Amino acid sequence: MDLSSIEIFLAVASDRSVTKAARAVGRVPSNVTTRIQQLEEDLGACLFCRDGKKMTLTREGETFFTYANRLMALALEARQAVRPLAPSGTLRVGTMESTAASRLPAALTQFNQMWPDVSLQLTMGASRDLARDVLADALDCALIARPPKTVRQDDRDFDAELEALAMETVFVEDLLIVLPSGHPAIKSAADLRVGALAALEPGCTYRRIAENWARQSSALPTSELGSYHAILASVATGNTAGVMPKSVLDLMHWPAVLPTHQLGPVETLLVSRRDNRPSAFSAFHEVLSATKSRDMRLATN
Amino acid sequence: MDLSSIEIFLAVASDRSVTKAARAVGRVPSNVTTRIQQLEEDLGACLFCRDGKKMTLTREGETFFTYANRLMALALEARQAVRPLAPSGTLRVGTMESTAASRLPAALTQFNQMWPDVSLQLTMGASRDLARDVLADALDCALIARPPKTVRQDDRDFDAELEALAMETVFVEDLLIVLPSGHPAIKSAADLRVGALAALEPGCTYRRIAENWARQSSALPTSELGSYHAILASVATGNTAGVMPKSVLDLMHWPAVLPTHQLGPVETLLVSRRDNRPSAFSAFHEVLSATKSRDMRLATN
DNA sequence: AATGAAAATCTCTTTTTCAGAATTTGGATG
DNA sequence: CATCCAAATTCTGAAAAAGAGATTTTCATT
Repeated sequence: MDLSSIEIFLAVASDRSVTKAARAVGRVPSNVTTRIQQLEEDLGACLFCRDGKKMTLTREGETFFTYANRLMALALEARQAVRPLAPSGTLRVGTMESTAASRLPAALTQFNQMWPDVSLQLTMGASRDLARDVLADALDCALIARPPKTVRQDDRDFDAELEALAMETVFVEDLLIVLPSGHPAIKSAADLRVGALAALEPGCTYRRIAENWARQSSALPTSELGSYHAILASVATGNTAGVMPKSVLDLMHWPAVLPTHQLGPVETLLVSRRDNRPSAFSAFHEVLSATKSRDMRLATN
Repeated sequence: MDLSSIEIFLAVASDRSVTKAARAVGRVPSNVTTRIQQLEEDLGACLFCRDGKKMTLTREGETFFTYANRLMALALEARQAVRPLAPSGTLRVGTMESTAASRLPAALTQFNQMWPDVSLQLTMGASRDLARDVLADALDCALIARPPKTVRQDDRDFDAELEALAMETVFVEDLLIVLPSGHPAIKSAADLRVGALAALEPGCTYRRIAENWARQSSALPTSELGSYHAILASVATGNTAGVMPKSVLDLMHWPAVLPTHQLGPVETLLVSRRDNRPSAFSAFHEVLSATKSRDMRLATN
């Protein structure tokens, strides 16, 4: 039983899918399958019901799930407890809207409990701008979307800036096109029956990915909105298709279930300058990593 | 940070020596060194002070030590919690005197807390007899000393019986010759200034090892006693040399410190029949393994 | 029945772990 | 102060494990 198996187990348990879990933990599905089998072998118990293609927890799996969460929480706490110089002062964190909405609440709560003496300064912005701010030392670190090759080719400056930064994947998002309710399923942008794409600022990586995808087969204008709530409201009018990660859509429990189209997985990176990282940064980094695939409600060891 | 590193860390921390820890966890010292270095690297903190050849915990090491214990305890608890069929009924355990005295108290306490419904039936005896009882299904399992080659050659039946059993190393003992206080240090049995060796029954592996060692250079009679307390008392008379593992000597806080001679490490095996193992057996096995290198006083996660 | 997606299996490559030898270090002893 | 001894570390090659990718199987959906 090793902690990385437990992380994998938690991912499978919460996604109920080895494919998704594999993406979440940055591994290949065959590997996830194997690790789960090893874990079951080691514990001498069957953790998942494989009925059909769903992976649901067995009774024993449920039991182990709570222990797995406690183990991860305890490991994180141990890690933080041995930090030789206790973090303090201010940590300036930049983040995308989407991450702030979906992922940060749990992580920030945890971080505040552990390091009440660190004051976190949160700045919202587009990936493009956040990266520049980190490089200019206006931020200590930032959570941005990794731009795919197509975007990096369009914007060589951005690419160069990223090269100069230290980065690590902390989350993986499913980027979606959200369609008005009743809109037929689409294969490509050509099938869209809307007048515009609703997205955030121009520097937003998600927006760029969506625009790249859209201009392959249609010439759709982008209507710029200030928040994901605004985007969803705009979609509800029936005339636009929204761009947002699945995790954001999930937490906005919208009355009706909207048809969506997947644009594929996009990694969320934690970027920072290579040198001169404040002690609070590594603490923050660890908390984010631990939050990756874990249910924070169970975090009180 | 993986659980096997933590086990290694605990062994080094409690032995304050990588050589001893390596023996305790059944690995080679270079490996232990490497794993500790990896752990320190991973945590970004120095866990041990290497002043001279002592490995003492740093402040961070002390902190981590308590977390390491809690993590191991929690992992054990998780393991037990997912057992598909809860152990119950009676488990007949055979054990050597020495193991009963030094190692079992902690393990049995833990086991009782976890499985109050299992009634443990403890039988004391010599390794030779215990092995035979397990084979004859008079016991479910037994803790015996692994006889070295020399002993196995003397007793082919014993050897054959062991072959037929499933076995796993659970502890490693330092077998000692305990000399009367004031006795000069010895290199071999020829240096002994006593009239006899004090040991337990003839079937006792420790006794056989000592007798084999003694007859290489002298013709010492063995005086047979009923308990380790009796042996120590006999040593105190000045006329005998006692045979016992270091762990037993350590817990008998004798007023004076007695000179000792090391006969080398001897493994304690948990043996059982290969088939038909009751569900309580694996639970017991797990508890013993977890107890191996851990301080049970900290076991309440 | 055909299709498609997801999990499992298999195979090969890469990485990590481990053992054993060689080296270094520090303490003890003459 | 030199010598010896034991313990830790470093180094190197072999063995084991993890991981990726291709292939197969399985099961929902049409």
